[in-house]
Amino acid sequence: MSLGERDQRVYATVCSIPLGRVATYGQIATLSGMRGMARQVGYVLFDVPSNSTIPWHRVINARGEISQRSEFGAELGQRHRLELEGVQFDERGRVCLNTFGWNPDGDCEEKKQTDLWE
DNA sequence: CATATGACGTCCT
DNA sequence: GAGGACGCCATAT
Repeated sequence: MSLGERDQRVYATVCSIPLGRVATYGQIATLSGMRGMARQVGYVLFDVPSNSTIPWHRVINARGEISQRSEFGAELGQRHRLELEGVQFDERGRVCLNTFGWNPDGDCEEKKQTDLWE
């Protein structure tokens, strides 16, 4: 089984998400050179095994929620992984993208913002 | 080739 | 904010 170039790009982008940060599917799509194809990103991640070195758990949907999968309870595992990295969830089970969202360009500035805020 | 489906996103009520 | 319509496109049947 050979991996397509599209999958490689997505893997590379996902792997560049910093620890304790999350990115949306659309964001991954754009950064991988396939804007508007968020759905395809989800499809690619579907084939990634949960024990993979790829930080697939840092990818969530645009609403800051963990997308529901076919497998029951899989979302809980993803949430657990993120919490171990310091990502906080609100009472409704959502992540504040404004705080934990990954900004590839001005990640440092955004980090300063959160430091000042805390 | 026509349809259905899905780890999504945006826009409109 | 919730819910629905539509868009997008690779895969499966």
